[in-house]
Amino acid sequence: MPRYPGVSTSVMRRLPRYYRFLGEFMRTGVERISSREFAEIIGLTASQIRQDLSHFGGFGQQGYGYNVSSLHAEIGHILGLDQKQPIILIGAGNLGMAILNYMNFQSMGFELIGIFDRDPRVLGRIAQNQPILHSDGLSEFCRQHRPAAAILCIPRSAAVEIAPILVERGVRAFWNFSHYDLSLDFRDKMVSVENVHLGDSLMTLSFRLNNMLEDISDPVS
Amino acid sequence: MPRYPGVSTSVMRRLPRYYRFLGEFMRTGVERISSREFAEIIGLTASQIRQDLSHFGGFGQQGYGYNVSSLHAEIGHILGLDQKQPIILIGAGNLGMAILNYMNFQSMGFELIGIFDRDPRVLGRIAQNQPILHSDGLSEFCRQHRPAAAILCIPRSAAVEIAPILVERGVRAFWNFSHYDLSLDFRDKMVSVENVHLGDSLMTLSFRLNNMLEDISDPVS
DNA sequence: TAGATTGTTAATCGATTAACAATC
DNA sequence: TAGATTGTTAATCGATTAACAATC
Repeated sequence: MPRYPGVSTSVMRRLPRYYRFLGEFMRTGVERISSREFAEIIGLTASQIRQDLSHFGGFGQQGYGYNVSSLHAEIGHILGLDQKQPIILIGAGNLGMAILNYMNFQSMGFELIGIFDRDPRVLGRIAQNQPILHSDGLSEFCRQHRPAAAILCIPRSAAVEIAPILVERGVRAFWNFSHYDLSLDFRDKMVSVENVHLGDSLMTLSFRLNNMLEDISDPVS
Repeated sequence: MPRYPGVSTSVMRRLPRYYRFLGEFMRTGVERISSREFAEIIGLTASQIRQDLSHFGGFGQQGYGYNVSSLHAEIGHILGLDQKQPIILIGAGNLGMAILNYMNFQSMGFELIGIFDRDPRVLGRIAQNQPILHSDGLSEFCRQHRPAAAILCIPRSAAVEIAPILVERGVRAFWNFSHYDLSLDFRDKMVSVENVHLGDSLMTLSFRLNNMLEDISDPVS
């Protein structure tokens, strides 16, 4: 299990982007790339790319640059994409089902082991080869199958209620789509929370649309 | 139409969060709040909140703090949430439909005026009181109805193809869910792009889960 | 008035960029 | 070898935090 203590959030958040672009280079047959070329394409500086990568090791070669496929594999490993962390999805409504269909968990370090909902109309349906189970069995399920992570596609109130139970059952990471800052509840706990605030995201677009001046396009976000 | 030129991305991205918390304060009957109390709840420093707000005006009062509902309204106005920018959705698959059901565009500065897809199986269906139209009519639709923004829930290749056409037709903002950094294509244009990279988001969770040390919970993201 | 809290200026901290010796 | 490009150290820039006079 890799450990990189001194890595800042800013650096960490750029890694998936690097990974994505490197994957694209592979598909288009690019075998090697210099930090200068990479920077040009991805919209960053060459310094930043070299600085970022140097946190994890020396992956390049002077006078040559970086080998695309091996750098891709290295970053994948750093991100833990070669792991199979057991993950469950809670809330198989519109959004939950969309995420199930849209994401490829296997290629992102996770393995989906359970889907839960409360609505009798969806219970028992099959999604991604999994029957949708009743949320009442969640606690017992966790005791038996020990999910490491949970995707929360449930309303705010349900998230507030369920999250602490899951943490007690050993869940250590949340991908949270409820309109609630779950991270604040676990400030001191050994729990990782990735809040996806789609509303916030749309509001920033509204701001920029209504204030269209220079801050045109932000390549990072 | 409000204009705030000197506002950095970091400040801008915190506004929706302030707005969300203020809304919650209103619901729970909190009428006023000091930057110190607010900071404690939202997980920032009081300095930062005051500094951020001061970019837009003096909304507080010495010795009193901020009036919750008027600050809420002010930030909503700054974000342009009281506007009705015409917006279209392209790609009524799983994700597109989830977004239609999940988001309240009216309260976020937009008005949905059209839904488009290519799949004959979904054409004509009604969602949010709108019939799903064929993408072939997109260009003509834009000429007539002048959408200011577009939500892209289509694959990478389709996004690359359609976005420049829409820009030519006057679309000036994209909420982009395709696995593609659309912002890079419009670096110099007067076009705002908000990329939502759900894959990147999940990968950062994978990283943190596998590197669980201190960087535990990031209250912002 | 006295206490509280703002808006703003100055100090600190961290992240990005530039420079360059090392080396393939 | 000579040219190119890395990894890293130093310089710059921007964002966050602290301090405080102004004032409700």
